[in-house]
Amino acid sequence: MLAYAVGMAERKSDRTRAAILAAARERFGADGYERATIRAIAADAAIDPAMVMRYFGNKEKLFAAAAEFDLRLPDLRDLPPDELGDALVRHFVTRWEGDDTLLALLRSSVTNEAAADRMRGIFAAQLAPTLRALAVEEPAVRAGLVASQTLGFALCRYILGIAPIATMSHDEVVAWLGPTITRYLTSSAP
Amino acid sequence: MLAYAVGMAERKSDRTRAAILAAARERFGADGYERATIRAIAADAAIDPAMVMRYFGNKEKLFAAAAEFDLRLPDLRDLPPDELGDALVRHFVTRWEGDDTLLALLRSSVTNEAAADRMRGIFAAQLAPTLRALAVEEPAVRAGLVASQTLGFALCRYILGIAPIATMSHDEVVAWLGPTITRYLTSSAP
DNA sequence: AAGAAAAGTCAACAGGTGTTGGCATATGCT
DNA sequence: AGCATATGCCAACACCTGTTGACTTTTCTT
Repeated sequence: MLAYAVGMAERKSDRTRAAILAAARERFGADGYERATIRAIAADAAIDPAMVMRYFGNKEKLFAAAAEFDLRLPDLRDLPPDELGDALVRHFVTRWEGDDTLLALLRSSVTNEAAADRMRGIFAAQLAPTLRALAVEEPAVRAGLVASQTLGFALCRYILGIAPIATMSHDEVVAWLGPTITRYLTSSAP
Repeated sequence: MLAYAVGMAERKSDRTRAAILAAARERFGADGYERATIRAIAADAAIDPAMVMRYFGNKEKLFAAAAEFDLRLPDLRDLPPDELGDALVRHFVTRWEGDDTLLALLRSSVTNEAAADRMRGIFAAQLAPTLRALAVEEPAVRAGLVASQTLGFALCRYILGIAPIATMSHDEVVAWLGPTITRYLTSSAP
């Protein structure tokens, strides 16, 4: 196999690797870590279960690979402070609905310690630093508060399907949760 | 077996029945529905796994029996509206920490539909009517919003263990979440 | 005290799980 | 073309799960 000027040529294994990862995210997202079986993931990807092991070693490592996630937080520095919450909430909802990874992470983190670690990492290593850059006081506390409202909303909307929450429009979600997040970011500590 | 004037005599089976239920709540709370095995629950209760089946039929029915839960919402009608959130949050936190059932329910509802049903039922059949009695508009929407912040907080504090959230005092929790809940109950629809 | 009913024990079943090693096929290089 | 390597499939393993039926021991009634 050669490396061309523009990068590696696409091997066939890259495609199945990607197919496995996509199927894994879907299954972990729909069933959670323990109920998502390697056999089911392999079937979705139309390959043999043994291939999953060859490519990722074991189930833990497969999950670790499938649950890599970047919040892709936008630059919020030139926003008026009282619009921070709205912007963050809108970003979260879109991010949540465009990618299976967060759902896989949420469903798995409740019963799997490695998944919980990942989830903690996202808020500690991605959200908290962003808040620090905004000169928010006690960024870790605020990040935790944002996590509590954000994850709770996702739980009610995407997993539990609590009726009025699950059917809200994006605008309604922003109107309800935005001010909460803004307060968590801008209010002085109690 | 006789029925006495003051009620049924306590059979031995009542004690083991209670022991099984307590062990079940603990295991479901610590491990979630699928990872909590009947064998482990039986071992905790110091009995034979077959007893669990004799007493409760199957795992589903055991969970149904173990996950019965009453929020025990206090009477909030003579509280000034701007103190509603504080009172509710304080009640939730205490209720959460004094009973394994809610944790079992939360951990299980993410991957088990019956548990999710129970969770929905708690907010639809216990919280929403209470809000209706307080003359809150759109009680179902407000109940859903309260659920989102309340469950999200529990997720972060008791399951994920997100650092600053997990170590907050009750007073801090009330100070941060109280105003949010109050707004969800008293603010007019957006 | 004798017998019925309740409570508890034991071993096994059928099915599903992650994981492994051996074997076949296809791909790409020289 | 021939060969090494990458890719894939199959069958099996050891283990764990919920669940069952037959058997023994305890408890209570008569």
